[in-house]
This record gives sequence, structure tokens and C-alpha cells, in this order.
Amino acid sequence: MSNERPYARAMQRLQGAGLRPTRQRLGLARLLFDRGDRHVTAEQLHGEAMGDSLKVSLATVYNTLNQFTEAGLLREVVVEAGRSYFDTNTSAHHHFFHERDGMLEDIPSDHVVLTRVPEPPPGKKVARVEVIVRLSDAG
Amino acid sequence: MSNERPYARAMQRLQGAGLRPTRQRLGLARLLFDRGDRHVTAEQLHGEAMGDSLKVSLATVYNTLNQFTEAGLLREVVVEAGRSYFDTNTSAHHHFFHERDGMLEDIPSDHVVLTRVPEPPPGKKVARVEVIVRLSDAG
DNA sequence: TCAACCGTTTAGAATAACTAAAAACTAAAC
DNA sequence: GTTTAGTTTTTAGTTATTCTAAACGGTTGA
Repeated sequence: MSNERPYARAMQRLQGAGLRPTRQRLGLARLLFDRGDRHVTAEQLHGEAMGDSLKVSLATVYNTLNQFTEAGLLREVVVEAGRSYFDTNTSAHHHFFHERDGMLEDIPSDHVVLTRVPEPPPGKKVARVEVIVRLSDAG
Repeated sequence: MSNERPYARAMQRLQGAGLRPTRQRLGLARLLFDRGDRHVTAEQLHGEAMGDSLKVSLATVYNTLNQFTEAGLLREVVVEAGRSYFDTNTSAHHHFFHERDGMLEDIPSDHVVLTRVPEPPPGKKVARVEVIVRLSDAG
């Protein structure tokens, strides 16, 4: 149904977030959100955009990813020094991190149960609890 | 008792890790390990060294932190893009991260209980489970 | 319709964190 | 001491990310 208007969904997302639908943003939004849950780095996304003949600079990719994150369309996940992943799944969930190849993968939410969550210190509140399960090759 | 030989402990640690006890490494080890549990960045530690009139270059601080980490004396914790913390507590434990000022703090281990830990995918094993509780100012 | 204005967006330049390589130095072994 | 092997420093990258100034595009008024 949305074959005729491939940008319709991306457009809606941008409008909902109060971001102007520019060619670059639409293109990136489509790459990000029209392919199911994804975990991308800025570099990767830039590469995909090039391959998709969308002209964007890497800086714009960073700007866009940060704006999307700010707007709540993405979530930034930091697992390794010097590399940020952006996750299209913004609901509460956790991650496997494959140390060998640097891949990030969602953990189905019911597979982690935190029975006890620590009290925040006075004057502070818990913004988010993040669980990262680091995986290595089985011995 | 160790007042007379302030470097004795640091010396032992280095020897245990098979690292030559040079002036820089001894000085840094002392700053790191003789003050209880700490979470430092390379920049911070370099600053402390300077203040302690220990001549070390920033590159050496980075090298040393990485060597100590490799040797199991430290653990690297990544919570924010573009900044690594090194934790002198290498036992299994978790962290509060204060988003406002970028401070990292240990969570007493019995304050987090993971009832269910996810199965690793086939061919993989769990190397480590990391819980980060992000704190913001209470509304 | 056109032009002047003005906030927004973009992309190249700049910055910060970190690493690598080569030369200068130190510690330990003989 | 001299040699050797391991360390530190310096310098020069590299990489991820941010800054900024110029280009864009939409809006208003003529």
C-alpha cells in the first residue's frame, strides 16, 4: 500500500518530531525506520546512504542521528570506546554485544529480569537502566 | 606500617602483573590503587600526576592505563561516547552514571539482582553482564 | 511574481580523545 | 661499565564528533 508513497512513513515521523522534512532527513529516516529494528553507526549509515545514491555528508549524518536521538526517534547505545550505535528500537530493552565482530543485538525483553533495582542517591532519579551482555566465542 | 615504603604495594602489583616497575608506572599505580576504589579518565589521572610532581606524558598515561587493563589490574568502563573511565575495582559489580556531571559510582553489589540472565546464542558464551543505571536530577 | 528577510540546514573545517611510530632514555643482566 | 631489552617521550596521525559560516528555503510585503 505504501509502495506508491515510499516516503510517507518517514515523513510522518519527522513531522511528529517537529523536524523539517528535508531530502537528507527523509532519506536517512527511510533507511533507518523502514527496515525493522536496526543498530547502526554513523559510518555505516553514511555508507548506506551513498550506496542508495543519497548525497549526504558524514557530518550531516551525525547531526541527523543526534537530532533524531534528541527527538526520541532513536536511542544511542555506547558499548565500546570510540564507537556509538544508534538503535531504532526506543522502548525499554537490553543488548547483546558480540565482542568478536562488534555487532549489537536486542535481547528479548522478557529474557532479562531485574528483581532489585538500586535506590538512586538523594536528589537523583533513575533515568534509565541499561543491561549489556557481552558475548565471546564459546570455549 | 607501610609509611616507610609508600611504593611497596604498588611495586607488588606491578610485579604480580609482570610489568617493570618504572618511576611512571609506580607513581600512577600509587595514585590509582592507594586511595580506595576509583573511576578515572586518562586526562584526570594525568592532571593528578602533574599535581603530584610526577612527570608523565599523556600518551604514557594512556599506555599505562591500557597495560593495567590488559593485565587485569583495571577495568575499562564505557558509558558515554568519546570518553573512557578506568575502574580500580575489577570484581563483578555495576555502576551509577551521573549524567549531569559525568561522574561514575559503584553500585553495592547486593543492590542489583538479575533474576534471569538471557541465554547466549549458540556458539557464544557470556563474558560479562554489565548494568548501568543512568541518573538525572530528581524532578 | 518577485525580492528581501530570517530562521534552518548543511558540509567543510576544527576539535578532542586516543593511538602509532620513531627516537631518546632507563632498568636490569652480565 | 656495557649491553640489551623494555619504556617513555615526542610528534604525527586517526577517528568520532562538534562548530560555524555559508547556502537554502519558506514567508512576507510590495
